[in-house]
Amino acid sequence: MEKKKKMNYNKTLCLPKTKFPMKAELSKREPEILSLWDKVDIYEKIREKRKGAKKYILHDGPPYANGDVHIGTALNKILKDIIIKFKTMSGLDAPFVPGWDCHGLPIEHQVMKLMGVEGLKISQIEIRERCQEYAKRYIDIQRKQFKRLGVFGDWEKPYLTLDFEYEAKIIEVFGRLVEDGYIYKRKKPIHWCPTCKTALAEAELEYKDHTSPSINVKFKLLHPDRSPITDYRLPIYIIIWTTTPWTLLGNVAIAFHPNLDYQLLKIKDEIFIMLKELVPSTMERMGIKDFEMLDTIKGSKFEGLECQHPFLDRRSRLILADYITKEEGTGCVHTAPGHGEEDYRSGVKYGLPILSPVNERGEFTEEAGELKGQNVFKANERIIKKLKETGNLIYEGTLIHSYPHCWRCKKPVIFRATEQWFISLDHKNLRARALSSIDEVEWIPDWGRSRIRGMVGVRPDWCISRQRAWGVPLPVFYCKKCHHYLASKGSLKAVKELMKREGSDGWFKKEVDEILPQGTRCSECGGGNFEKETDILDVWFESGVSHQAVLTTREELSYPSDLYLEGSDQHRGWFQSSLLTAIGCEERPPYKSVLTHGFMVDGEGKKMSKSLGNLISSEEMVERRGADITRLWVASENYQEDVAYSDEIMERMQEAYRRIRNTFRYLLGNLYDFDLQKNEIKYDEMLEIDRWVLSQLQGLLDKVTNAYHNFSFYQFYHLVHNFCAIQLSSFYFDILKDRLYTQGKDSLERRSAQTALYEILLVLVKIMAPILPYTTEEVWNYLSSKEEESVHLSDWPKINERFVNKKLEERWERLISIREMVLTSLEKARKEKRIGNSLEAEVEIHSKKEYEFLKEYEKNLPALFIVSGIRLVLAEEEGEEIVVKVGKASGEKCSRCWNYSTEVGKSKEHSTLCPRCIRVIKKYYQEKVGK
RNA sequence: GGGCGAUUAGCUCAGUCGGUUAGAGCGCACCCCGGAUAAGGGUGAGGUGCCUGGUUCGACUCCAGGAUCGCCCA
Repeated sequence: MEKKKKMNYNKTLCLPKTKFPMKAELSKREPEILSLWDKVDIYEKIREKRKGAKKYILHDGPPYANGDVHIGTALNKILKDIIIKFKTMSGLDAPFVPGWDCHGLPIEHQVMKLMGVEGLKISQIEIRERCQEYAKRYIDIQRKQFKRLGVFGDWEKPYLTLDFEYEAKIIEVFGRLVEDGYIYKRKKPIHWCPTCKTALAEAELEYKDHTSPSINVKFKLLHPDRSPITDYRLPIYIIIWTTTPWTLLGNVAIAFHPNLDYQLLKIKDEIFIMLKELVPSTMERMGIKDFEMLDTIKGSKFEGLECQHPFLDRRSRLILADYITKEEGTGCVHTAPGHGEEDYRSGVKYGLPILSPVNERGEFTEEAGELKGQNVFKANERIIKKLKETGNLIYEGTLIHSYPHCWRCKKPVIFRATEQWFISLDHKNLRARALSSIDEVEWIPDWGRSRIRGMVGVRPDWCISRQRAWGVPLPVFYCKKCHHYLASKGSLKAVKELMKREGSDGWFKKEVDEILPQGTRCSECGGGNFEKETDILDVWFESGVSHQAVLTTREELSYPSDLYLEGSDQHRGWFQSSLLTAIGCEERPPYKSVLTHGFMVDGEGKKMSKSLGNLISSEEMVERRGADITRLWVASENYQEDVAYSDEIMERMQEAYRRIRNTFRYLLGNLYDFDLQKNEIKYDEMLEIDRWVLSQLQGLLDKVTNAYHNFSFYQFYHLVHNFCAIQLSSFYFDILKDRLYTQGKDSLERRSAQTALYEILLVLVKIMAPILPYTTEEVWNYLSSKEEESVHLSDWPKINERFVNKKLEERWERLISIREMVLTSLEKARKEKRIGNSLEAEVEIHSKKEYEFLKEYEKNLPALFIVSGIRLVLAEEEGEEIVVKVGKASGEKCSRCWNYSTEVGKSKEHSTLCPRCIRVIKKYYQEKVGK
């Protein structure tokens, strides 16, 4: 056997070359890129570049300055950032001013908890100082975490609800609402701890078992002749049940369910009324066996009647309420609007007096007459005794039930009505105006509109006062003489100025005289001495006025905003508080569009929460997978529904990310020697498949741009991922390898491919920039010539109409489907061990229908199928069918391009090469291979 | 209990006006692979369309009821 001279032709191949690493190592690389952005102040540069362009205002809803950024908060900020980056690249000036919600109970509660008993001793000012420290610490933590996620914004100058200017705006808006008559004061029951002498929020309550009296009381029906029950000449009694006898002092009504049936019972010489379904249990409890069932009456018939209070000279009205249940009691519900939430709502609805003859120590006041000074819990006994004396007690027992206790002293709490401040929803038709303005807003998804409309339609007046320390004061004074309140233009202006100078601390530090202008007088009695309101404002009011405090004050922003983007819980929260205050002071909504996202759930669709232990922090996520993978996950999920997070999902994301990253690596690796200026091939001279891919690219660009416009990022994800996997990796890139590697550095074939690859790279890196800011920036830094120093400063690509060629795409669709048949046949041959690598094969294609079509591409087909040879055979019989026959390629394998050819070995000079490779070598590489 | 949503393959998503055999990518299994190499390519197996009724010649699609999950409220 003749020994062939082995030559190494590797130097004559153009194999890919790039330093762009295959391995992402995001947790290491991302911080480097981040500090680069910091160094060049990328956010400022973007602002500078878009100066003067049309604005796009996405107003950030402030997260609460408490705790680490968890995955749900990250989701929200990432979505905002994707939109901002897209709008920016699209040519708009889209500033992003992040904000924080800094006041409020959770921080105060947390601070008090950390202080333990010490917290009981220190002053309000000291508590506030600690709260401020706490909030600021978490702002710094969260800011760092948000930045780490790749979110661009004015992080140096965010808006904080505790900024002096912001606080002054809160007072200003409050003042405008006062002036327009929206603000009023009314008694409302709240949870109150008589031991700590303080109001408690829901979060400060601990529910545990408590033993209460359980009594049934009868109320005599007055004027039975006016009632629907006229047939009986016996006294008629409404039977109620309660576990808080002391609240009977506040009783002003008894509530019936309008749609349920009430039973009339004859017991001895009296008629009792109670809910039909509850007769058996009540009779059993009272031990009454001897009773006669009479008629039943619909609850709605009782409305408007009256009965006699069992021991006071007072009438109690019969009213309707739909919260009555068939589960316990008698279905006739004792109603004391000063002592219960539902009772209060009924009280407001029916205009009932809100009685609460109880002081801050939980003792009855003068209003309670002979019970004055008695602790309410202890007074239960006296009241029961009284009921017995008047003959109105028909059952007495005890009940162990879950009852709210104070989180600090662990003692049972009471409901006590105190003066609270409200914004009237019906003054000047505020509710109606808000409702109609909802229709002017674009709600995405669409059902957001009906959701918020339903809520605004039925919500009660907005209670804006809170009995806390950590917040902005309710800027009102009281005349010491006549107790009338003072909230005049002058006084409000003075408070506003104080806020500007010293912030809300000023209110708590200064004396009244130091705040109010000299000579301020009470409008009622002319008195000149005042005291400060001790309540603070609801934090929802604070964040709700951000459109005034931020949008109208920051130079780079404007009112109204283009978009609010928050979780769907904000239909009740921020969307609503912002809308109401905006209608109050601007007469129009603060947003043109509202986009909502769902909530985080785990792989099983269960909600994520601390208690379930499936909560994950942004930091952990970034540490483990990287910000870009986190962002890709955000983009891949249809966030308008619940957003699922699980290890499997994240594994999939990592796979997808790798595919995208390798696409970039292939592109960069094959463009290392490509200079657009010198090497670009004119479109008309490019190979057909290269023109095909450019046409495909335009289609992708079109669809992706649309997906961004519709905020449908998961469509982007599928489009881009599929494009990388199908059009590129498994088809175009695979076929291209032979041409790129073997056709010669400067050949038309190679430069044509590179021209297409360059175009693909540029489009891909840009359209992925909003989603993968770090990776695209990394890629950008590998570009030989850059239009801008950062991809985030570049412009969104435009569709190049010249590249769009539908005819061509149709033809290639045919070729691709024939290719699929060929690949299937190759696989069959591989299974039969006839071939391994597809270059070891040559194929015969028998067809009648496609024969002519294929004939046009005959020369390209081996490359297209990645086989060494092709034979087209005109099939005899008619039919759609294409038959593919696979055979072993004849000839020998070319040592340079690995294609088989019968010509290999015929050249003396290059005995292991095929004719094509010899031609290439002679043309481009004579010097390299020598002789 | 009420309001607003959701439910298609292991995962993420398509599916036109109601019309044949419900699709894609990923994952998985198997195969190929000396040159995108901690890569790349191919083939294949995966579906009770949440359930039950109804309308219809025909329902993943329309209607009613229910289940489960989420947000908000009680």
